[in-house]
Amino acid sequence: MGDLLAKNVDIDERYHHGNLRLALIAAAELELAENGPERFSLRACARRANVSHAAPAHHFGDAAGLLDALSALGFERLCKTILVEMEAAEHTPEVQLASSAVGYVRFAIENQHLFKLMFVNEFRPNASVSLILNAERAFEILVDVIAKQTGVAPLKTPDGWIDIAALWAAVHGYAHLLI
Amino acid sequence: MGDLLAKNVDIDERYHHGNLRLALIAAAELELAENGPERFSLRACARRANVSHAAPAHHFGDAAGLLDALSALGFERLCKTILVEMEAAEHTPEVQLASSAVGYVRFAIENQHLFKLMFVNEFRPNASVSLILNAERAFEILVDVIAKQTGVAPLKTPDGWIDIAALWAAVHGYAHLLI
DNA sequence: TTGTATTCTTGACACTGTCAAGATGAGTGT
DNA sequence: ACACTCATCTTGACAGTGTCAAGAATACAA
Repeated sequence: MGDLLAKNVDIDERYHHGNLRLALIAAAELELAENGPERFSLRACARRANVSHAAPAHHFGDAAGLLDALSALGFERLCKTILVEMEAAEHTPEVQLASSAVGYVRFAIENQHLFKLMFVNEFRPNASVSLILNAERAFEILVDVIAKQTGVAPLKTPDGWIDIAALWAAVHGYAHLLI
Repeated sequence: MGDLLAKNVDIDERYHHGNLRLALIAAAELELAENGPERFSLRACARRANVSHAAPAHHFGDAAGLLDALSALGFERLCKTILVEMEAAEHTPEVQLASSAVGYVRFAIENQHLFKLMFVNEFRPNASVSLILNAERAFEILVDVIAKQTGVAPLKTPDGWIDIAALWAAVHGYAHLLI
């Protein structure tokens, strides 16, 4: 099940929680994994964190804010998963490219609900800055790996853009159809 | 905006609506297009069809049932869009394959919310029979078009499966990243 | 210690999906 | 024409939801 955020957060009962923000994101991930996105509920996350039903509002504004923050963490984990996969593999351009794709798909499988959520939230009008930044970091990893394979900076040439689109589309579509 | 279902349905005020089922699906599509999936509400669909809040239950069971039916209609329209695109193009195997992909992507763009909904609902435990059938019909179109390109029945050979997966993944991923 | 901000709770509101009960009309057989 | 049955739709109720305003509890700086 990978590294659920919940493992690193202790939920206690002080009035001032200390790190309620993290605790709520962790609770949100568990809720999402257990109940799916349809039955996701802010109040249930609050209950899970032993906190009143209106507490999340102060940290995240509304429900979309919490899911936005969770998505941002998801992209962070996606980057980590890809990099770990690449590190473990042979350091030739071809193998590095392939293993980045493997990492991408592996993340999608191990975090199905989160994966879907991320790409629902990414291109939203009110996406947060940290969400966009983390998503761009993931994108850069892909660009780098292609650059080392083809030997040119892919964003500089029209063909490079096509390469990226084709590859990302293939990997993303594959992951999406798998789950 | 393509052919919204709502155009073909007249909403009047008899007690027995006549074709409330269709009217509700049409209303659901409009609601989805206007408010997005987050704010989708059964009761709002009922209001739009000038019908009491509990009327949908009798036709669709619950909210998922209505969205399931809408998804089924979505796949029907997807097939139609692809076939129209293919018909308008040159009838050589290559061009037919390409134009089926164009139709696929065009549908995704013109029916963004519906497109997403369809692939959320397709592989669900309780998907309806008609939904599955319509989705399979769309799949068959793809298989046919590949068969005519490669000259072999793609489902019979392992390489054929890989061709299909690669192509669908590419087209689907491309469409998904576009919207 | 006192005062101010931050963090969280309480209570309320309108809204949602779903259920049970009943009203309404369509269709069928006589 | 009538009565009967069944599918269709309404009404009313319930628990649960997101969100807001007001206030309580705590932390922190002066």
